[in-house]
Amino acid sequence: MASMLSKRLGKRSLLGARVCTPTLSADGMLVDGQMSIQAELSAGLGAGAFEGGYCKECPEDGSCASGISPISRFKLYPGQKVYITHNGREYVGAVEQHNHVDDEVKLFVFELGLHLCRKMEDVRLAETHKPMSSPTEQTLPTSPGATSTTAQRSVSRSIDVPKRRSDAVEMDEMMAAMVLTSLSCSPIVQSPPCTDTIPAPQVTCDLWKESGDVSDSGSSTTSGHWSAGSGVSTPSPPHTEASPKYTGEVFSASHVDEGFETDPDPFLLDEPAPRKRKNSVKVMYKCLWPNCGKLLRSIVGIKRHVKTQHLGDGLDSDQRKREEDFYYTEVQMKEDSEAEPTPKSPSTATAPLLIQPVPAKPETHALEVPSVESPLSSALSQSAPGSFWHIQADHAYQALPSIQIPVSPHIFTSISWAAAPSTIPTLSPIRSRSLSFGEQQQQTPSIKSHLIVASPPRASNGNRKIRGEAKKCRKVYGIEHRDQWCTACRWKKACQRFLD
DNA sequence: CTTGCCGGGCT
DNA sequence: AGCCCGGCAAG
Ligand SMILES: [Zn+2]
Repeated sequence: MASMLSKRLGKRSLLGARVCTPTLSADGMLVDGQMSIQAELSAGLGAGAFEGGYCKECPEDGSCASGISPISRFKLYPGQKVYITHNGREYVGAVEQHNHVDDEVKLFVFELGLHLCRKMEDVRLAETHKPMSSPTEQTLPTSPGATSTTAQRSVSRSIDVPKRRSDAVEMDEMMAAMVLTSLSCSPIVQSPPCTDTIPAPQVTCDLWKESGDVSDSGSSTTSGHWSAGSGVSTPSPPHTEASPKYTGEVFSASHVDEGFETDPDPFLLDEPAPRKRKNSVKVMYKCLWPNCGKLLRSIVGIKRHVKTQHLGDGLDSDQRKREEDFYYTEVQMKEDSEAEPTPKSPSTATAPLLIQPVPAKPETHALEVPSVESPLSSALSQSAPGSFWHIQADHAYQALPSIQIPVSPHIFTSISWAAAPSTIPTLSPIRSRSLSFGEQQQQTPSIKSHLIVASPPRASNGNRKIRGEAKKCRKVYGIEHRDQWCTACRWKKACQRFLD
């Protein structure tokens, strides 16, 4: 996720800028917004982009002057094209001089042949209105809802933008950037400027939001203000890490529903550090499945839990692969106090369901698999035949491996009956192979292992058995056909059916 | 990442 | 005893 985020961010920033430009250029306010965005972005992206207050990419010639330029929020250059509103009309003018002290700009308006002196705030780099129409009455092409206020907005906007520039100016930006990058981010730092830039209506917000999901990463508030700083800052928040996204939301959920695990909230924000939290707090992973709420110590564990217990595990699925991620969240716990996991009423009781974290996967268990794939696969199916003999074996207690093996292939070949509703797409082939395995060899490199078997292993005394080469029930039948496994396998004990 | 299975808990 | 599953080691 982290990578995603970062990527997103980067993209977002660029995109944002671009997107706005083309679509909204017609509309003044939007354009403006775009500009401000750019400003923000550039700041966020790093001081590197700026030098002495202006953008490297567009040094001081007129090229910047077009609407797109990241305007020199810092300063206007002589000859630069700007727009101003004069007597209710918008005019294009060329900058003659920019007085930083007073923040006034002297400019020459072509159409009027006049030299004017305006406050920075009254100067725009982009066109706000179509020249022809009157300033007061305009409809925004883009948003139907926003129509009426146009004029006002544009005004405010123009004011806003410059305002920020006027004061702090370059240092501000630099500082902000640095601060953000280096330290965590106090949104505060940035927010002020941002906020004022955005008196804008939702339209803007939406756009921004869209362009940069920024906000979504944390918690997107509708206000979005782009979260001003947040957007920019997010990346920096140093730690971050695994699954920021849901952790956040989920989290809230979790505490709500359980009530039992305490104070995580406070930590929550910065805490992603899953591993160790100094002190007594330890991180646990909690299953978010509706009536489960299980707590596990390891991420692997929780994943597996979700997979096997709830999702039915998907061997088959590439598609559903990542599902598990959606069903758990991490929580902090006081170490000592916790007896936690085991006893649990919670598991059953709880789950207010407030949050159904995931929409995603509806029916994992469902056997039906649309997938086509090999006809063979369909055939087998655990159901009847399989289970039947399995059972025997199990009860028999001692497995009769020899027999089984032959059987399975049988299944495949036989196909016929195949009433089997379910199928396992990808698996089946594998399965077949494995079953026949004694000598079935195809292309896989892994094959050799079988052959080699003789040689080595054992020896050890370690208590833990060395892992056998043979495929075990789990692998052979797949998790979704757990019922076909030998008892031992089902119990997660050493397989009896396929001995090594 | 997935598998295999020990250790241990629960019924 | 039967059942189940976390956690870990191995790949
Ligand atoms: Zn087995």
